[in-house]
Amino acid sequence: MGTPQLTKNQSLVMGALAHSDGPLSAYTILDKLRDQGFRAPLQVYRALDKLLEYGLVHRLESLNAFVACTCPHEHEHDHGVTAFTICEGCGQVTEFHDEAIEQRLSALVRAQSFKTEKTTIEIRGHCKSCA
Amino acid sequence: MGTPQLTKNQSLVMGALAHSDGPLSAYTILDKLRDQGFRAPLQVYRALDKLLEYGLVHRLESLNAFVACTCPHEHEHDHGVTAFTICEGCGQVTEFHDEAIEQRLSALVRAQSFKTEKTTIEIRGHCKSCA
DNA sequence: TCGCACACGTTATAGCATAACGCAATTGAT
DNA sequence: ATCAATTGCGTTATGCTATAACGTGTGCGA
Ligand SMILES: [Zn+2]
Ligand SMILES: [Zn+2]
Ligand SMILES: [Zn+2]
Ligand SMILES: [Zn+2]
Repeated sequence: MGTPQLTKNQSLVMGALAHSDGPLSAYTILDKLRDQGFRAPLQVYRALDKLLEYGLVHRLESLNAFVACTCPHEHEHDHGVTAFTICEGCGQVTEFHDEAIEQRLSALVRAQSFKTEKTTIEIRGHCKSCA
Repeated sequence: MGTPQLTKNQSLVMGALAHSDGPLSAYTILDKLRDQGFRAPLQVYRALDKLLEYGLVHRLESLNAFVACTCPHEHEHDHGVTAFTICEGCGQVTEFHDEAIEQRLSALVRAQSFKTEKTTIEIRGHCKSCA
């Protein structure tokens, strides 16, 4: 189960995110795609649902917004826990992964007998340029 | 600068959260407090802002909801990074803190020359009872 | 050919959060 | 005491985020 061929709407939404320098809200994506025929939020949300499922896009919970995944490797397998730094100044988002954090979190939730389905790690602050 | 005396509205909102077994949305709090004279969302949001500032309440970004802090120690000092497990089955939320994760995250963002202001860690899944 | 899965389009609605106005009480100089 | 600044409060209106519910069309295997 790799990534299937994207539909037209999915490609358009993916393109909007990929060409943006920062995260986009669903409604911002909608506005960017009006010229391509988008008329309603559901067209965006349905595409986003699939892109999230395929691992091509991440949702930033603390922003109610979405970013294209910047993982270098192919998306054939789940890429573990994803973390983000989010600059309040310039809006820059940096995705990163860390095995140590993943394992430590895993141990902590195992101690609670908790079964993880999705992990959110988001760090708000200021990047080097915006300090 | 400890925690100031709470105002009436702040006390009511704090009480609603403290007596709930799970997280509450702002609008759910509003409904619970209608009999106490609450009429509009802003009454809730303004109280929540202060309670968040005092560290008595946490916001769950992935749920757009709020929980009372369950830290044992007094809230005279910032209690570092807070993490949560959130059960999709029963809604139970468990707050925890871990020095190792805090330090590892700190090292990772320092490597980016990023200055952290707020860290969100939320783990969605199923608790022992709901597995 | 039938049935099913899936993407799509549209309208309406639900849920979350803040802007902007004005008033009242408190505090802390002067 | 008086003035100014701060803080909390109440209200109305608005904006942003997300989903429900309905129907259409297309492709594909039984
Ligand atoms: Zn990624
Ligand atoms: Zn920046
Ligand atoms: Zn806490
Ligand atoms: Zn549970």
